[in-house]
Amino acid sequence: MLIWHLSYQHAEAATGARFGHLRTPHELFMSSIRDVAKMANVSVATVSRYLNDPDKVARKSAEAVEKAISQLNYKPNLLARNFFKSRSYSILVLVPNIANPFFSRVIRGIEDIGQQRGYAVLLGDTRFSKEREAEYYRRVETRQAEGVIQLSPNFPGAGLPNHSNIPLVNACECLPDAPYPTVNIDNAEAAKTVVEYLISLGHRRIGCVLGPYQDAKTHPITHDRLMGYRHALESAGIEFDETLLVPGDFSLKSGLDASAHFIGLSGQPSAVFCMNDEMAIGLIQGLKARGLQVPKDVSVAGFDDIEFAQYSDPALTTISQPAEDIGRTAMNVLVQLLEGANVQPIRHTLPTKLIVRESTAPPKAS
Amino acid sequence: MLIWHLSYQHAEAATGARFGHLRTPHELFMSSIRDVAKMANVSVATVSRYLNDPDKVARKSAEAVEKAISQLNYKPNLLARNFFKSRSYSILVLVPNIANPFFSRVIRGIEDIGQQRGYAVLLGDTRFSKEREAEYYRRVETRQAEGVIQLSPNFPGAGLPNHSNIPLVNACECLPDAPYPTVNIDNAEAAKTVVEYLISLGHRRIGCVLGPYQDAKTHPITHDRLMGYRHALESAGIEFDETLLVPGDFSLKSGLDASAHFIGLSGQPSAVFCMNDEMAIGLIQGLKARGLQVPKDVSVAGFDDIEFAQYSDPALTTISQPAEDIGRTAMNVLVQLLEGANVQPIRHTLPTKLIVRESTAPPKAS
DNA sequence: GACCCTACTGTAACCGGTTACAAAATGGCT
DNA sequence: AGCCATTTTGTAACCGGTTACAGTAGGGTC
Repeated sequence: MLIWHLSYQHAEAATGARFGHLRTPHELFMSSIRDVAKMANVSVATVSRYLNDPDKVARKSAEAVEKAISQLNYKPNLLARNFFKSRSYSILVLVPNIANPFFSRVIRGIEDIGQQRGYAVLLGDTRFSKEREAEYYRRVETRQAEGVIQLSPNFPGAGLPNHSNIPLVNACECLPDAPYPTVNIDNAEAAKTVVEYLISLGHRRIGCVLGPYQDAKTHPITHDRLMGYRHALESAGIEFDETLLVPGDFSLKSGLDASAHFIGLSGQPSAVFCMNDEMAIGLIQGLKARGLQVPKDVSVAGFDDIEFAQYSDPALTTISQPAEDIGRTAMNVLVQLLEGANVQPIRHTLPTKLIVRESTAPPKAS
Repeated sequence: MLIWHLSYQHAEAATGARFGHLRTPHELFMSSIRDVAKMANVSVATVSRYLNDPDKVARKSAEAVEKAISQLNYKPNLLARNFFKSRSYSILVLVPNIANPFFSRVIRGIEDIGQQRGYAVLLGDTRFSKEREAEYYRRVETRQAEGVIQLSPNFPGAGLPNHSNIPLVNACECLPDAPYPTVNIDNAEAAKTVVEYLISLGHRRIGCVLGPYQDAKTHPITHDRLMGYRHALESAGIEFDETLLVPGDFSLKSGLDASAHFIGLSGQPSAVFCMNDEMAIGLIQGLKARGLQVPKDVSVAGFDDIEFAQYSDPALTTISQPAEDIGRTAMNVLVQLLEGANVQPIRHTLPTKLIVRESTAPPKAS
């Protein structure tokens, strides 16, 4: 390890032996602000000032410092800076499932703004586990992260003391009465729009594949989209029929499984609204496997407009969500919070759009 | 802010006024190890020892410390600890595109081990940009991250001084002569397996949709899979025909676009190997839109076995990669590196598996 | 009681930045 | 040159943990 040796000798020349500080083989000597000060013949304060606001030091000092920095290949130790400032410049994203392409897009937006504004993004894949979530929250208490973006509605860090003082933004799936800012779409409205579209095509018996659901508190998305579905039926004077509801869990498989339910039904629906695209794609496969044609026999609509939606066969009619924008907005709000702005628990509602493709058509005359 | 007030008064009682330390509205007072020591009537060293190894302090002290910690709701400040130890316990994942579901799965594996071994995972979405990548590398130089897992083959931090001293593991797409550990599959072997399977079905004219490609250095995946394709043809005595190669970029759209090329060809292939599943799914859509049936008219095979592969129509024959395992292995290797093990630049090669589904069949008799 | 050994504890320095404060240098003006 | 305002600089304390080192307490043995 030649380079290591060179660096170490350099260190010795600059500040005397520091061998005790070298712990692991990869830990190179890194010059400190004091080394730079010594080499540039100025004080540490001047170097620090140069780093933070070069205009505050005289031209001559600045040049000397610059030269020393490049000669020593000095990089400020952010662990030290952050420690003194008592800030980590990191935020934590809690996501129930990172492998979900919709969440990936949201995270992409978060990361984009993070990079722009100088915050690192720590990833927390909670896998729907409360324990894992609590572990991650500890990162905030121990100052490793300054705030949290939660992509699920769980009341954050419930049970932890002081949890309500953690800077937090809730995105994607938000409680209606959350005491912190939320970034969201109007799920009820969007669901109503799709179902109204199906009704406008002439459908009267419209099935629905739900997301996971217990109550409005734990699964607001399913709740809200169901409300939208019901309101659309109501406005059109169509009676709500509980047998047309199938439970799901947002997975491809649960969509596939739902096909069995609908086919076994005496009054088969002529259209089905699925609460996300994965389930819609799964459902279409299931229906086709059972000999039904989409949209000739059954129309299917989804929700999210993931990239695969336009490559399914037939291409999926769905609601498009501005995933990256949700992420970017959430991150901007969180940064405002962290930088002291007195952000009220505002609810940001981003627009959605109905995307009509080939999976929906008027019902066949019967 | 009632809670804030209470905390603050508490603080005052314990250590005297510290108002100057409170900077931003959300920054609560946090008690320090000295507060705990004072309340428990022991020294800071004892508290520190209790925290790091409770067995090192006497029962009686331990109890007093425990009590003080819970009364003060003390949480150790990891910024301070990490600063002193000169370790951030964070690693950086550089991913070209977080929205890619395959990478998401790898990251999931990384994150899993990170959580287990006490490392935070910082996300770096490079979007194929060298500049962004360099910015992220600076995080390591400034000690915000201790090491890097690179999911692309770019020579890491090329151009940075000392880059070769950054603890690094390369996963997914790795240079064959990388001077650091890699975690990978045998791309050539796997591609050969699929193409051999197509040949075994009776196909002789087999097309191929490539990934991005300039040379072996910049795009080893495309290079290796292409080698596998060629070797399979060679072993079967089939002549290599360059017109059967179509450039792609791993996106659904580029697969769709490839269909035009094959259909315009005078000698149409009876089977096509696509270098990933997205392109295969795109290609199938394109072929179907042009009136060809899969696999009756053309067989299509993919690579990766993403979740959507089994829900495409027809379900996709493909190579399954252990994505989570790649992530887990990479992270384990990196942690070994960080904890001082003298890890050689070992190449870990994980197994793949041919998954036969409905998108491939013998060619029609002609 | 003297001695020793072990278990436990406390003091204070240290990590590498930032910054309050005071002092020194500079420059403009009479 | 003398004065003052302004710019620039240096010293040293500070952040909250960890830990080397020295010292004390406790218990057993003769």
